[in-house]
Amino acid sequence: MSIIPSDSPPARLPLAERRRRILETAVQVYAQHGFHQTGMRQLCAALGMSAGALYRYFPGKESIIAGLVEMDREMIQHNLRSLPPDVSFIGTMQHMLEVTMGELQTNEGLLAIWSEISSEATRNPAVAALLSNHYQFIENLISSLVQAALKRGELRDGVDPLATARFIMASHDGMMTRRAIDPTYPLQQVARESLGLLACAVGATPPVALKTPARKQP
Amino acid sequence: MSIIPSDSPPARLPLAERRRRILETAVQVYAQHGFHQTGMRQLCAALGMSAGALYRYFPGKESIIAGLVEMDREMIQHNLRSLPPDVSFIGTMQHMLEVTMGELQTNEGLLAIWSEISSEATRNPAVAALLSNHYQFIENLISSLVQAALKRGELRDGVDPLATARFIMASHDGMMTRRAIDPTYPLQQVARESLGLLACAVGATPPVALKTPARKQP
DNA sequence: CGCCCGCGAACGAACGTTCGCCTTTTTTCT
DNA sequence: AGAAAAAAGGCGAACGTTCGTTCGCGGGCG
Repeated sequence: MSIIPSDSPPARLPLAERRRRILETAVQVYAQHGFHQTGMRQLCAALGMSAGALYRYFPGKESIIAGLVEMDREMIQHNLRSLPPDVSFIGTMQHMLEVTMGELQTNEGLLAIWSEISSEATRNPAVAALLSNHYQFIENLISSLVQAALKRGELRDGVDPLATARFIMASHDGMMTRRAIDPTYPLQQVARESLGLLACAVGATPPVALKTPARKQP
Repeated sequence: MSIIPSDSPPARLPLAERRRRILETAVQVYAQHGFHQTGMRQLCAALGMSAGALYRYFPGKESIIAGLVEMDREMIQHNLRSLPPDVSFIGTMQHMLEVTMGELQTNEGLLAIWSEISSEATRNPAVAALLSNHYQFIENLISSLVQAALKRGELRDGVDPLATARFIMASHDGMMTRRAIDPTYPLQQVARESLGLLACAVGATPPVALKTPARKQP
């Protein structure tokens, strides 16, 4: 049984895995009550872990916050990189929206955490720096997508790639924030309609039927 | 002197005025470090007031938060109501943006406070209810503006008033949040460009020159 | 005098963090 | 291979602070 290399994983989960599990639990706990209203004891209880054990993985509460930002960033950037490259610009945006919303349904806490991170970034320079890089990355990505679509003649001439990217990001973040506040906000519907408006704004053909999007199908 | 009602203000500021001063100071203090990281002692120090005195005006910290939400809401709704009614839809939106940005320059803390309030609303039902009403009000207002513009034939047929209102609000909130995080975010420029894109989305004529908005004038 | 108003020390609770001790796993040495 | 040593992982009481809040008291004004 010793000569088989494939079936000898470490009995314990590797350190990185346990860190990840802590962060995932932290999302759930912090999303319910917020960073600063949630004590380490509550997080420990949710983890089934003692305070001393937790401090072996994170040197302090601040670093847990930073870890959360990093995790969200990695997840979103991973989603962005896995875009199908052969579809139209609006189709790509639609795909992005669908992936994001699928993940939101899986993990309800992500919305609230994102709002929490945003307000943390307004006063914590370390978090702000992480977020700025993140936004820069998305801005560049969407911007280049617009440029490519322009070269394909898919969009109206004169459309500014950077301005469009910023506009899309602002709309996206605004919808998500609003939904985080109000669970009855029809995010799916608003996203669909906004995509239609965006298509008109850049002079593209709407993704599917735009008029009367989901009222009735004659 | 008793029969003259107009010129007999109390020597001390009325209670409401002192409450207002407390809230305005709270905006400055909380914007720097956040609600939950700022103790009552800090707020008292900024006010030049003792804890006991402060508790005569607000029964607790939670009610200060609620007061802040209410104050912001009143301010924004006041701005919205004072719109000039005789200009185009896009012109009205431009006016709204300018008023908002003017106030942001006057009071730097408002941006951070808004972000703070948003994340507070995701878990504090009282705050969430206040904010929901607020959003509902704005949604209705913009929605009716779109309807009026549609009747004037100013916008493309088929534009959905509610969807447009939500789209505008999401973009607006997204821009503000982003600016709160990153002080180098060119809010003025993004707002101008977004307005242009919005105009295209609803089929209106852009507010001023849209193409190459501020690069060069041939 | 009665009455607001303001003060600031004091309260119990909860905070983030530390530390000494125990158990479990891994390594090292006969 | 098996015992001993070392390392790592986990625990939870305890620390010093700071939290939101209370309360008894004193001073100025009607």
